[in-house]
Amino acid sequence: MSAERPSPSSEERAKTRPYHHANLRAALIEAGLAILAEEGGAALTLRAAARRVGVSHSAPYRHFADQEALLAAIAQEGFDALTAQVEEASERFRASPPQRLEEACMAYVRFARTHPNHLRVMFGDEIRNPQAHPGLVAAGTRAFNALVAIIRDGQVAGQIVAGRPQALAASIWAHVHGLSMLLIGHRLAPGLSGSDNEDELVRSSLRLQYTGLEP
Amino acid sequence: MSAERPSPSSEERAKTRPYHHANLRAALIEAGLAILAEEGGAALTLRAAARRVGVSHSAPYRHFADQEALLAAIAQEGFDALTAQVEEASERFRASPPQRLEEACMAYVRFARTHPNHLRVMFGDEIRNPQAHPGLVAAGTRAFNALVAIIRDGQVAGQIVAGRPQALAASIWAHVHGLSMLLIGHRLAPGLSGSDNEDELVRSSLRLQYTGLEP
DNA sequence: ACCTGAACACCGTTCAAGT
DNA sequence: ACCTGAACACCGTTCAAGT
Repeated sequence: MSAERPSPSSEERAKTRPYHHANLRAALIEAGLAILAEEGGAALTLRAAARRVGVSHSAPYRHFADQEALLAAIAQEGFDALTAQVEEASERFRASPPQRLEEACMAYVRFARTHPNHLRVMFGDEIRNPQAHPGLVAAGTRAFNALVAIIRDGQVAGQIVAGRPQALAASIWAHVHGLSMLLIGHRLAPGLSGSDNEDELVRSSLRLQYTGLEP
Repeated sequence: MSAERPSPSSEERAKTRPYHHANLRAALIEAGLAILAEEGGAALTLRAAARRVGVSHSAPYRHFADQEALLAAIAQEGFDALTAQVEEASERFRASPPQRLEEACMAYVRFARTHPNHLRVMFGDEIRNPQAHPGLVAAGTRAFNALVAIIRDGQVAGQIVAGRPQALAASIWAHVHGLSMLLIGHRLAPGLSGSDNEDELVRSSLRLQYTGLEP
């Protein structure tokens, strides 16, 4: 075959072949994210994404094996965005490990509040077997590792208790994930709604994580 | 042509079941729970529940306004079962408040492991507005209050840190809920699967909650 | 190679009609 | 009062056919 032949740019293909979508795969993911934000998880169907992009309902099957594959791609995107936000917050508070951890957790909660439906796709059971999507697993691991790095640095600085960083990270992740999910489901502390109270509750919960329940 | 030979199952159903179902509402909830356990959340449809009970697909609408109403009833049932299990564990360890709290949390995790799909209905977004289902809210509050009671008793015994019991309970609930959800989604600590490791992880996470991350 | 359109088996929901 | 069956507008998925 001709290894020398350059592939046409996407603009070129769009002009010469309007029949073919420039990058249908990326467009479907984008459409899925928009549906998620505007209409919620129930509206995120393959057919709706195809409709939004302007292709037939069967076109997506050229790029995704099934609905789960689209959801996995969207979830992967979510983990990357989450990692970026957590790391950005983490970078801003390098001086104090406990505050750094707290702000990283706050970034997680902020992501949850900003993209509740996206978070639900990332952790819901619509993706039956996450292990079947290597890119998704990798993105999830990167997010987890961002937390592990913060723990490890804090331990080196002598400001976080000793122990396997992965185990501590799992515990912290569970806590902040639980806070996030209950928050977006309006189920954190029944009878204590209102975002001011909720903010306080999250902060105090994260601090309690540091000091412990022991008197 | 086939009028002479109806399918055996429908014929039997027509003869054994009265025209009016004894308690269709309860039967549909029961069927829903069975579907949830046997086939998962995606299979829990109004039509499938009706099929399982042996009524037409429109019969459920006499007892539930819509699919969400059935889900809410099933979720409510779940909160009641969860409360019972948490309280039962709590009763067994009255002597030591910290252990009592730990075992109550373990009961929560056990419920999650035993009924993962049920837990997801209880906290998922299929029930768009939980507040619209007073029985569900009440059942959720009872579960939460079981935790609050344990905290309060522990504080009275001087073995749990001071602070508003509701706020402490919210924090603990978030933690144990996060552990449960990540666990049933096989996402607690990527690369650390296997139920033995997971058990250890849960235990150490709950103990960490008591002692704190502070060195 | 990439996309379309018909087709199939499912849904939730509604409503006139039957018992 | 309670349930049925047809009907409608949706799905996911497949596949022969078009460009």
